[in-house]
Amino acid sequence: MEKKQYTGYNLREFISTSTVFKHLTEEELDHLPLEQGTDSYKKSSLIYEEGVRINGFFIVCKGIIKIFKTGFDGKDQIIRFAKPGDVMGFRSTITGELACTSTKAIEEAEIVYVPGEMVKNLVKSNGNFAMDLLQIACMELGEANDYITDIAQKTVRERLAEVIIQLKWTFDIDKDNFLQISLTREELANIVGTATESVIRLLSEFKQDKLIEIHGRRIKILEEAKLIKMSNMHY
Amino acid sequence: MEKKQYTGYNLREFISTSTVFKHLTEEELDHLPLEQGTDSYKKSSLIYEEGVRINGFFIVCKGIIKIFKTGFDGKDQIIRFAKPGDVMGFRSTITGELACTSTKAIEEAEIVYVPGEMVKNLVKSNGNFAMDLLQIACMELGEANDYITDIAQKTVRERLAEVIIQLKWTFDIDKDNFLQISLTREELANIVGTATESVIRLLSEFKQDKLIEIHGRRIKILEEAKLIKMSNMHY
DNA sequence: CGGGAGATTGACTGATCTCAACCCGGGTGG
DNA sequence: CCACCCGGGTTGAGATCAGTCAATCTCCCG
Repeated sequence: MEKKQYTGYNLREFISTSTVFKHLTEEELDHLPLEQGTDSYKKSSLIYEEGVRINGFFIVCKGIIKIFKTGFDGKDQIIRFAKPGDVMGFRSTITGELACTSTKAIEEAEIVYVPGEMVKNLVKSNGNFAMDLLQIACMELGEANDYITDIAQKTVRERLAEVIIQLKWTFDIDKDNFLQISLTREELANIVGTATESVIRLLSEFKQDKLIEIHGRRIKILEEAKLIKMSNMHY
Repeated sequence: MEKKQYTGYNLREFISTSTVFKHLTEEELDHLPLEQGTDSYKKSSLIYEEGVRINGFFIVCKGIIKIFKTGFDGKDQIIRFAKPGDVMGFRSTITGELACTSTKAIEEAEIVYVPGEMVKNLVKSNGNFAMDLLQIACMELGEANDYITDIAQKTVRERLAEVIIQLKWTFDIDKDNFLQISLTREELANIVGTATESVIRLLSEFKQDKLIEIHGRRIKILEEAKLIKMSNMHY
């Protein structure tokens, strides 16, 4: 039996400082269904799938989740990752549409579900909460726009370099300078939007050029500046 | 001198039924800066450019605007179009960041500007307005996600077919069954995310196959079902 | 009539994808 | 204990979609 990291006071503490719920009053926090703690998901388990009705927020408390769409030919496109503090499923909750993405834990995860009705009431009654949600949506929108332009205009090499850099910025590196996040070659390909083989070839090319070091799935960035240059990023 | 289509009562009427502002009270409507009417923009004129601070909503009252990002090599990627009733610039207004897209009128346009402070106050004071804004953001987000997957996974042919269909759905057709929206080959390429020459070749291929008819920039859809099939769309 | 923007076509190139073979390590069942 | 299997990872060869370059054409406008 796995001991849950977030229960009772800890969980409330975590939620009340999260980006989404940071502006709730004590009373509003009381109404969130936090008593029974988080739901646990094993590595590789699906949280929800494209096309289902979700009608609620999924707040990630622990772990990393990949959010992806499955294309016509069955190939996945990873849209983004959710990490502790992030919300999933708010698009469908707000619009009332079916989920347009699937979500799968790539590490063991702990998640709290907050019913859509509760969220919608909060939007109407708590202006600061509404504003926070809007900010989150707008951030994602800006990132999505960048993503579109990148995929449409950049080469696979440029995009892979950019993805590696962004993984570092998002998930940071461990004490040995390896990216904290561990992905299969196929998952990398599904972010970049290319074939697995292409990722493999480019990674070993980057290794040849001493830009990165690779040990299995672990990637260490040796030449961040060169990778950034190669990626033709704005920042 | 051009006579403005939207002034005084007409403009107020238009705004009060728009998707964004449909839930404002009479009093809230009174505060919007509608007295001086709309701003006019000639065809091809820039409304605002990527990187500037906009800090306010631009409500399109007339015309069609293309919203695009300019990539590293100077090539534009069209993200979406705004038509009467649509808002532009709300992402930057909400997040406080600089504009991440440029906007240019592809037809003569009439636009109302609403200061960001006013909008932010409305978000906090009017829950229904906040909800409407969230819906708009979430809709765009869903479309952006589809776009990412399409560009990453589909061939140029599939995407062009899809774009033609979506232009029909968004802008409708005139009495002769031609798409209402008129775009240059380059603009089509900038939506699809490909080279102008590729669009030209594929369009004439579609014409060969009797899927469409072309007269200059005007496109008539002859075989909608076949185009949809070719595009591998979900709907 | 000259100029310029957009559209078209052809030829060539090359980045990426696909297909196929093979490797490697871990787990499992006999 | 060992043979086998399976999911990932690698590598090579060949096919091809789509981008680039360059020449030409067609309007439209001043």
